[in-house]
Amino acid sequence: MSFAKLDKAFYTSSETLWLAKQLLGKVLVTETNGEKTTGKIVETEAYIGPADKASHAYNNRKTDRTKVMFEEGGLSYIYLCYGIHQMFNVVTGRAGIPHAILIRGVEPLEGINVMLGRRKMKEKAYRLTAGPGCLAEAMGLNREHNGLSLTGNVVWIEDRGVVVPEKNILASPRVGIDYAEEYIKKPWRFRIKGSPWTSPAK
DNA sequence: GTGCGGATGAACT
DNA sequence: GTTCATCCGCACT
Repeated sequence: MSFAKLDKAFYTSSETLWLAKQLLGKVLVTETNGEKTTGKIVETEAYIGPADKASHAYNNRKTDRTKVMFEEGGLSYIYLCYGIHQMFNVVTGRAGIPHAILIRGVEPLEGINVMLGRRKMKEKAYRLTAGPGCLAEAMGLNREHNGLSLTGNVVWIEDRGVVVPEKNILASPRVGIDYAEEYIKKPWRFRIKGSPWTSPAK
């Protein structure tokens, strides 16, 4: 049996907050170097358009790095942070409007041994994929995967029929964006309530 | 060309 | 709780 790969129509929705919640419970799949890994998305953060001061594309700032955010939804946006960590984002919305959703936490499903190897860990632990830098490394993603189509065969997201009811979604302020002034408090971080695979609270 | 700092994580005290 | 690793992107000159 095969699962439904999310298609272009899903990603091009302009309802970024709705999309960020829809992604909870969906399954992120990567197939890099012939090794397949999958993980259920348990935590996301929305970065909404040119008005969002927390976004790299605030005030329509368009550079070599951020230009992929201005593309039509359905692409990956992966960048290096602090010189060390890769961040995996999903570009959403229509062309010309820089919306993106950062995937902050997944629950490992398949290919756990591969993930352990990439993270140089011996045993399964929550820190395997809890946090944006961790999960990108575990899933084998790096800057070379920036701008890839999420409807291709390297990285994509599947709907395996998991529905997360609204009451099990926890909305809270985003993390690590203390420079974003009035946008610091926007509750645009979404988690599945009770999941131990979400990133550590700060 | 140069300098500064970051959508973090891990290892400390 | 604090510190630091580590390098690219960005805003200047």
